[in-house]
Amino acid sequence: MNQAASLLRSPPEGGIMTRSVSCNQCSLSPICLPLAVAPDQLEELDRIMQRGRPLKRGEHLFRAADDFHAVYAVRSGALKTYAVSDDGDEQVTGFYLPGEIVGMDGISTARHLSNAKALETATVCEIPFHRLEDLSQRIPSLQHHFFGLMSNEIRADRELHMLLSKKSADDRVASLLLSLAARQQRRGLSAKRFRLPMSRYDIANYLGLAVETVSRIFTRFQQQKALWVDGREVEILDRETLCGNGRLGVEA
Amino acid sequence: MNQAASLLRSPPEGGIMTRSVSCNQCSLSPICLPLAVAPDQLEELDRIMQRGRPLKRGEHLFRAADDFHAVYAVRSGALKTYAVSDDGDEQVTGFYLPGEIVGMDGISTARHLSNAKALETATVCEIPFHRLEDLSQRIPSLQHHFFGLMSNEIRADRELHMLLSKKSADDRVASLLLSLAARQQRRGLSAKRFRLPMSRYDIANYLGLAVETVSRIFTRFQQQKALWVDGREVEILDRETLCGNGRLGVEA
DNA sequence: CCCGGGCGTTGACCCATATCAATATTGCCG
DNA sequence: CGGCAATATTGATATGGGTCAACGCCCGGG
Repeated sequence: MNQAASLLRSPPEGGIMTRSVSCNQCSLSPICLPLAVAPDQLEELDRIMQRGRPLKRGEHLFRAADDFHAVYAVRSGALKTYAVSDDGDEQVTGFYLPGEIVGMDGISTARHLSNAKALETATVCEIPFHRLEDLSQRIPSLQHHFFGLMSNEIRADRELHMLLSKKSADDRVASLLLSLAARQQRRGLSAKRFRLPMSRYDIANYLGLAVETVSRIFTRFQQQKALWVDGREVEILDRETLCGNGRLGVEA
Repeated sequence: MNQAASLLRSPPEGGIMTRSVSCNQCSLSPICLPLAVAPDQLEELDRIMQRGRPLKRGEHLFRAADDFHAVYAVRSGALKTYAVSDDGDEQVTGFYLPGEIVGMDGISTARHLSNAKALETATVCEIPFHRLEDLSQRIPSLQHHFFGLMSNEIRADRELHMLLSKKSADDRVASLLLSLAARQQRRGLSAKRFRLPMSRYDIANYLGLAVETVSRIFTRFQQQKALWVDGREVEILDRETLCGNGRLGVEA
């Protein structure tokens, strides 16, 4: 059955400290859901959140067949979502980093239509959706923020659409790197140097390329001194060159 | 004015007469926003809707620079949305048919980030967004429905993502045709025979292909007796073959 | 009635990227 | 710590679809 159900019961005390931290103690507050809620109402939001044990790399948060009943805020680690088509091949549809909300594509169908899998050890806050809806009825700013979040998701998808339909392989890879960098920065981390939570395979799949192509592009960027790469560790050395390869705008 | 002729040919939902009709008289109600609102509250929704003069082919409903203040329900005709990248090229991001909501990508930014242009004579109902938000505070089913609409948009984008990153040109074209057919059907029109509201250029652009490729595929489908084409008039003759070319699922 | 411009089709050729194949390298588990 | 599977790199070759070019076909305007 659905792992998530058993997973997210807060187990008895005595584990990792962050597990049961409340929103107002959480360092992600300023970029996560709480940013939409006034301090005196934060407790209400807090009450509906469920914090679960960490997911290990490779574990699923939810699967495409599961009932949709919640969305999830990533607290630590990273996840990918992917769909599997009728003919069995996988499409990575997104990467989710701390402070980001995963699972919103299931809202309309009462079923998840994609799978969410931990790319590395990850913790999430579960937000039962019907309770979030209730709360949104009482907290206009929360409703507004949530509309905004979904709108953002749509916006990002539109950018991806252009990337996939018009841009070269180089541009696609550069754009992903810059997007990850920007999201790092949002959390107050370095926008230059970071660790890719996903494999080359995932990158290629997400961007509609072959793994070999991604690999070659990484080496080429490195030769051009635009990027330093060591396995999954990367450093952006020359943002201009990366963009300039195809005159990319900086993607959110 | 050949366009108008074809509009008038299509039954009740078609153009001009319905311009100032209220939601409960509108034949699109069952597939449009009103489906989320109980009859006795429909009047409230109705009050915030603004019905405008028809847009002529080529006219813009909004542009990327504009303030975002409303979303729009398409009442008749068809629209496309498109973005223009820094380096000046256009990306068609969506096609909108009667009963569908356009403009949701602007919610998060207070600015529209795409342009919406009429592909043929079109009428829309304008829904001021802040008033929709207010109303959603009081009508939970409306809030729920609107979350669902946005979630659907995300879902459709995910399908497009797979289409663009994994599928052949044939599959892409077939998929678009089937999507349009399904949306026709939803309005109670023929799922087989219809008129494409958009040019080959728009189709190609949307699907990330060259116009020439789209053209060739149309002729090939025709040779395979899977499709009948005459300009923008099409008829799906053999759904199996269209799907079967690349084992597509039927797209919503 | 004819002309011109937009849209669509068709053909020839070419290139970016996929595919196939071989070889490192990493990292996980006993 | 060693061994094996997953992951990553690199090279050689193939190909889907892009690009360029030419032409046809409406359709609207003069």
